[in-house]
Amino acid sequence: MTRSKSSITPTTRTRTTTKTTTKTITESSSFTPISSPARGETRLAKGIPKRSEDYSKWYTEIVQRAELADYAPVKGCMVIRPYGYAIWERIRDALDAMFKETGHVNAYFPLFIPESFMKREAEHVEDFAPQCAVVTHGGGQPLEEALYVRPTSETVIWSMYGKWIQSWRDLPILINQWANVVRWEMRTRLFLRTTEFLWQEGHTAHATEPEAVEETLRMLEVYRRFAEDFMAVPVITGVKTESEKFAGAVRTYCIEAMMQDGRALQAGTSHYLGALIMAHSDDDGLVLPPKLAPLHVVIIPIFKGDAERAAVLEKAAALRNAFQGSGVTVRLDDRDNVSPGWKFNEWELKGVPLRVEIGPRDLAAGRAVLVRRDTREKRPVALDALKDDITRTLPEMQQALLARALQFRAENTRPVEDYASFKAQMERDIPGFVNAPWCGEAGCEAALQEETKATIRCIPLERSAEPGACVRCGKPSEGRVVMAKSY
RNA sequence: CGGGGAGUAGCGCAGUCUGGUAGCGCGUUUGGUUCGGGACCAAAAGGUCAGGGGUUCGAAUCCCCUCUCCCCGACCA
Repeated sequence: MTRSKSSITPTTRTRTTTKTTTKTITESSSFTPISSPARGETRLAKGIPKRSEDYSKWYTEIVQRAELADYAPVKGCMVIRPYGYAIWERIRDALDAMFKETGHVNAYFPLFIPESFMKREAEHVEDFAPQCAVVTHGGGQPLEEALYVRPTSETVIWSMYGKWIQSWRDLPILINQWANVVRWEMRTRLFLRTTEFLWQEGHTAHATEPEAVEETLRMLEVYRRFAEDFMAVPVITGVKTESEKFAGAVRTYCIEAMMQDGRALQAGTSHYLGALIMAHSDDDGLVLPPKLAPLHVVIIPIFKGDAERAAVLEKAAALRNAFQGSGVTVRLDDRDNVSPGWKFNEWELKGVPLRVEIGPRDLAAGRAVLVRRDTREKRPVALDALKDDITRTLPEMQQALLARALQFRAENTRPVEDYASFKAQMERDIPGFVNAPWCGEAGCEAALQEETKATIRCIPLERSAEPGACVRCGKPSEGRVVMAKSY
């Protein structure tokens, strides 16, 4: 029997376990020069550092101020707030639908894992035991056998499969689980690495190894499509080197994305949120791809006095109602206690793709002003054409974000033949990806990492055989690998 | 675990060196004027100064201990 596991880091385990886990991130220090305050010199997102000033701080602030997440009372843990969770739900639902198309079914396995299960697989203990939370007491008494809070459900799932699978006739089994897992990380970052995190793990059992590998690659492709089609983040699919692969795995597949600071992020389930944020957002806040935005359009009414107020709100409400059932989510921000300008800034911070401004002057002209979050383009649109325009613009924005990210990646990906150029490249503000020949030896890889702080992100699946000389040691190389600084 | 920073009103901070009535901005509440890129005036509410111990007539401030968070590194989805 052969296993396959897919979470966001596709990996093939010993005994033919295929584990799929992929993760992608991006940060930046100089960026796509797209956003600048509309007017004046005051930064709109007051108090948030620019990406170029302090990328980490920028990221942390954006996450909190956009109300995606907040720090929890427990070290290393976070609360995913409603707005952040709404995005997560969209990510989850999209992936879930894609998994089901491939024949997966969902199930749920317990949070606790008997200690004996952990120890059953030597590799598993070595890999995970140090970063596990262990429950030793229950019901007010010491437990006879300690229970591990799952760092993954692999062992439990396979013990159940053992019961369920009587013969090859029962195969294949394709089960996916959406769950939380706990890994006691030393250092945490909102969405990118927290002690407890939400993820998805697919565990499949196959009759033959080729079938298992095929399954893994199929899931890898699902992750790639999701990243590109929904997150608008282009990724490179590849295989991890021996030293970078998932612990205990025979092989680990991955998808790697470039963040705005030219660093690589392996994209994986809950990393998706971090990647999203870092790939598209700017100094004024989030920029969300329409397919994952909980709110697509916000309508900001502008008026003085009661008469104008009534007239404007009536039109605004009619516009909002026109979208009911259309799949486009629209909110009319009719709050009285904040000014229109304040609302502009707030919704920009939250990354809402489109804003409709509607005031007396617009009413008189039978139009409204439509503003794009990604490009900041402002244009008047006739009221009766607004719905169609918005319906058309959202997919355009989705495409534009992907195109922009692709262009950014292309601009920051370079072939390199010699070590001096490679090192120079990694010193740049935006180090980016480097395609370079590598000899395949672990020692050389370790030295390279030590000397440059860069890692071999992956051996791309789509690479052509290209005899050459290793960028570092000069020994023969079969082809190029992707090297980058990473998250 | 190492290095750095921080904990004072809901939020952001000053005050700490040099001990002496707990401050500022934002937000909140009330009233009024406003509203096309973070409006204005007036009034009001709001605090175990992270926690514990010590020194002192007196501690946010000085001493000792503890906890927590953030950032940078080593480890990781």
